[in-house]
Amino acid sequence: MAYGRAVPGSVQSIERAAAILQVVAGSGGTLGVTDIAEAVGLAKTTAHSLLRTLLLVGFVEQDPATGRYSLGTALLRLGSSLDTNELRARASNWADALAARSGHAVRLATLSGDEVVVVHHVFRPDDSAQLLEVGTALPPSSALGKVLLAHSHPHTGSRSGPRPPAVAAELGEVRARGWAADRAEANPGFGGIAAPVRGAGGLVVAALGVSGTRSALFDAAGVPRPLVLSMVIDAAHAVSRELGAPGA
Amino acid sequence: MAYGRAVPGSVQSIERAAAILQVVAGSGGTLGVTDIAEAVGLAKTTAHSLLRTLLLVGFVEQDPATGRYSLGTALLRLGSSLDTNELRARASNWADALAARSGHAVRLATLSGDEVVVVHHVFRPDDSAQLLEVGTALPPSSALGKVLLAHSHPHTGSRSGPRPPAVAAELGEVRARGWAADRAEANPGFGGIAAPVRGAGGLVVAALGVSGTRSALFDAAGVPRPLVLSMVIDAAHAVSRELGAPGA
DNA sequence: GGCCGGCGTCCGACGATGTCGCACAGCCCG
DNA sequence: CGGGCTGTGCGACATCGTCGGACGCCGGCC
Repeated sequence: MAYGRAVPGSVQSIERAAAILQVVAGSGGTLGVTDIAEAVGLAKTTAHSLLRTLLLVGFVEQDPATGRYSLGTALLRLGSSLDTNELRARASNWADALAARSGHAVRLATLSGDEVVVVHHVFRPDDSAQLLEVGTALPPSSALGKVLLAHSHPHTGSRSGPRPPAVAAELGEVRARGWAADRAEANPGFGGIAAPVRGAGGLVVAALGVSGTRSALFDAAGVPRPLVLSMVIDAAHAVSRELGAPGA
Repeated sequence: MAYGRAVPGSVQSIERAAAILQVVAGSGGTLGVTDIAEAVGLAKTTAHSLLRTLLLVGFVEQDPATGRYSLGTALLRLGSSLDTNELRARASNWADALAARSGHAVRLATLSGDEVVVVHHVFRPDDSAQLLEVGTALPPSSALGKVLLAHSHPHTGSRSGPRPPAVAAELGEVRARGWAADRAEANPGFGGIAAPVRGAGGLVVAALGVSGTRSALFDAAGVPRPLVLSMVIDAAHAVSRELGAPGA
């Protein structure tokens, strides 16, 4: 079927250009004009005209030796512009919902070098005075810190080489069970529970967690309250799905 | 300046759509139709018409509550599907050099779900008949497989849950020392040495390694020959630098 | 509560553009 | 050397994309 205007009122050449990009992406490598034209059902000269413009704007590249086309770096830059703001945009609804449902403050953090940095903060839904923590660095012993370090290079957070065995063991457990806890041992007053957020490639790109008093988050034995834990894991999975994480 | 046809013979609406995407990406969040129209110098209804099609093909998304636009997941998926091509392009020179210097075949692999898939293969630089392995899956016990599994979710490669303790321990060692070896125990004949390749976010996105006979890669005690090992690690680090990995 | 400004969206006229047939040069292979 | 296939350029013309005008909605202000 020729790639005509699939939807009335839509801009045909943008639909066609998008179809071409999907085909080139799906090829996993490079494709020639003739293959692309056949794949999207267009005349070869039509496909060539569209490719010429996609080449101009950097959405495709062309191997001068073979004449074949592949996806271009401008598209890569757009696709990977999922920077902190994008992460925040996708996470904010789920963070809001998590705060509302759990009654706790919610924070989203990423690694910046060796630092665990808060990139989004939803206040505890009550009238208490709170401090916005966006931009601040958290200690590695925080729940968010443990999640991010658990899914990072083993030397991250330890300038002198591998982590101490006890730390490495705990981070291994964090990886195994898919969440981390901070029972407010090192920082009396507030603890936290956090879970990993994965990106399109399946790798951990952030951590999402709640913070609250020890008694609100853990029972007397220090075990996370199951309802709060499942809310955190569910919210982190939901954000991962929005980021296109496989199997999330 | 109105966004007319910047280049004669180019498809104007594709140029305009690309400009809109750049503007939305550069905003770091969301933008309204009016802002986008002003930024690209078009009439509001023109910008709206283009955005409607970009919305249709998934290149932008619209917040139904506010009407504001952000980059869409179809575009983000295109960007991430480029990763393998980008990876191969950046790795191929170093892979060629590693093959030449080491005298061994070189392979680059990534994880695809639970599978270890070869995405680039440089033949051993001699006259022997060899088989191109791009696209094939390697066993988890291969050096490349160990590297990738070492830096993946602890359940990856094990459908029934966490990995057996011996496997988990070995993968922990792989993480700690930054390379993996396959001493041809499970697959007599050829062994391998591999190291992780990190992306811009610092996370492991691929593994680069050599394969050869056990005696060519290891001494009698099964210790990797230091020259070959350092060549592999250096080449993986060089590829990581090209991918913008921090500290590589 | 009413008014106003700005927003996103719809409609349709029409001028400009995108489409594509035709042709050509170059390359590869038998 | 010739045939087949490729990517690319040119130009006619039918179709499409552009955009002015209008409208409904919403939030802010008085």
